[in-house]
Amino acid sequence: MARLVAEREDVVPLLAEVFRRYGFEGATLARITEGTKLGKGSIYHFFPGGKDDMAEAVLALIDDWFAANVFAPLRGGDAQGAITRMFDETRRYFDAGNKVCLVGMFALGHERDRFSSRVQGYFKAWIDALAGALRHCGHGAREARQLAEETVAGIQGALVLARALQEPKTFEAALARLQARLQ
Amino acid sequence: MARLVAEREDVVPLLAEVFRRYGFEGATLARITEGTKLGKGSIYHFFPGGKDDMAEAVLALIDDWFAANVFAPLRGGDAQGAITRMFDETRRYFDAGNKVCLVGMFALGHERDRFSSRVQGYFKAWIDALAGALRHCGHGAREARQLAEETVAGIQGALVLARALQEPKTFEAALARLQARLQ
DNA sequence: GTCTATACAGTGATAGAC
DNA sequence: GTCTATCACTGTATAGAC
Repeated sequence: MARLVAEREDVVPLLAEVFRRYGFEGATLARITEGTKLGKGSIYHFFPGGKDDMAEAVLALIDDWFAANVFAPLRGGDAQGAITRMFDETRRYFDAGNKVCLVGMFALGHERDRFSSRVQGYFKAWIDALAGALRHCGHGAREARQLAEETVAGIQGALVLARALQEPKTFEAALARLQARLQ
Repeated sequence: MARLVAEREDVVPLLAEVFRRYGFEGATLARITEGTKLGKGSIYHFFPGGKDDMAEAVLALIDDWFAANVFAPLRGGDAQGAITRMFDETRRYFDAGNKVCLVGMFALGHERDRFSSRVQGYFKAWIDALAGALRHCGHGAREARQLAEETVAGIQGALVLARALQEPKTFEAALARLQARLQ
């Protein structure tokens, strides 16, 4: 019989949801046990290192997801298609402006220092991959990098703005404009 | 003789620094007393409502500062000059990418719900003021609003990116490109 | 592997001396 | 108006029964 939550990897997406909703400091064990439906004992069985351990696992999962679904296609042959796909996946991932970027959140707070290599790596990888695709589209190296930075920053800013204004449509509109500028 | 810290208003900027550095949940009373050099008793004398009270005061101060130094000029006669000034003040306020936007931080976290009118008001006011100035520069109403949203979002995104990459220059470069697009 | 019980530090907040 | 002392509570983390 299938267990409801058997493996550590089954817990990580639930943890991601809790961290994204409340932030690192706001993700108390009470909220974590509520969000995962696991007792403290079970949680600490899976993550002996406590909250740091949990956050690391969540960041690793996010890294893997973006690497597979966004960065890898950008490095492939069809640059234009990959850029289209990047925007589609981005829209989907952030639930059309309803969900927030955990890495962006961590970047703003002092969590950045604790998880600096993850946070830095996430944005570096995104910008590098996108800049590469833009060069394949005929942009010069310098221009490609600038456009990539602008786009990634624009996505993060759009998330902040959409959430602040409580208007997810703001995110959609911003994404559409960013995409139009690249294509 | 001038007292070191005499008035509530003298404490607010110190509090702002603590909140900006650690976030709302991360701003523990230990850090607050350290950052303000005041005992708990004194803090609670000035802010009987506790941390909520303190955060409200900080947000109000930020609102006032932007209203006076950024929004008001944008609503004045010289639209082009006001936009230049907006970028200058923005650069200065965020210490050329070394400091983070507290309101943006709050927007991403669940603090948004607790301080929703402040958070929403800050971004609405900024976008409205900038869009107004852009209309004075000859842009159509629709285009002016879109440009204003893009710019404000771009600033927020640039702050996230600069902090994530630990490269303040990223912020400066992004601001320069945003400014060039408007002028 | 999951639960209960619990340790023990740190939390926001209050009271009272000065 | 500022301090010290202390409150009740929640925080993370651990131990041990099952």
